[in-house]
Amino acid sequence: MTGSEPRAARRMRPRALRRNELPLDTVALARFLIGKLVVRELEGERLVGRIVETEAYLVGDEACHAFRGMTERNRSLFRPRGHAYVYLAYGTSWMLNVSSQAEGIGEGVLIRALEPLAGADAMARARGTEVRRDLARGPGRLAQALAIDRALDGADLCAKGPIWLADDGAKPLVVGESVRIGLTKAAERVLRFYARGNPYLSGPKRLSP
DNA sequence: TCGCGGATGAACT
DNA sequence: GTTCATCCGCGAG
Repeated sequence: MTGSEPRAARRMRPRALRRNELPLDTVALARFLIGKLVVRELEGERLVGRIVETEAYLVGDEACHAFRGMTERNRSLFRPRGHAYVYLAYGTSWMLNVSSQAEGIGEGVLIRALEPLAGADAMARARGTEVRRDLARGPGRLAQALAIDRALDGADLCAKGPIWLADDGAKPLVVGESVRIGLTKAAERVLRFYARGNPYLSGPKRLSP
């Protein structure tokens, strides 16, 4: 690789996000993460996806798993910001969240969808589908594509381990917002964020104008 | 494109 | 026993 590529088109090598650059506010973090990367190191292969959809879960928010305090399941949500909280939903789908506050405060950001950037073949194998748009469109599919399960619960996403968050220097995306998806409690709160116009979004189209 | 019903496992009442 | 931060397949519009 030489410097002949036009500057505007050149993409930085993914740089791990530092904990101290993550916004202290959970909603701000949910917006900040739109356009950033999830990097998954799996069996010597690097799977990368751009985050295009997130949701915030807050203190005092009935839909937040921490609403009734810390339990064995949700303890990772109370870790300092930048740690993974992974749990199984509906007995079938793993969910990847990023803890977002100081130690002891249970807030987080659910990563709902990725645009595949690297390792799409491995994602397709894990998902059992060749449909690129469906590889990581939705939190359960995303986890399946990246082989995310209980073993990654509590992982430090600001360290280059099996899974980490990164910035590739891409131009910031235009962020839209809507109510969150699939909730029965606090369903009216506008805490979902997405990359406007991106084809890899989950949920009904009316929520992503 | 949307909405519905079943599958599924763990936490919690 | 009930409740899910979901997915898939299917049928209707």
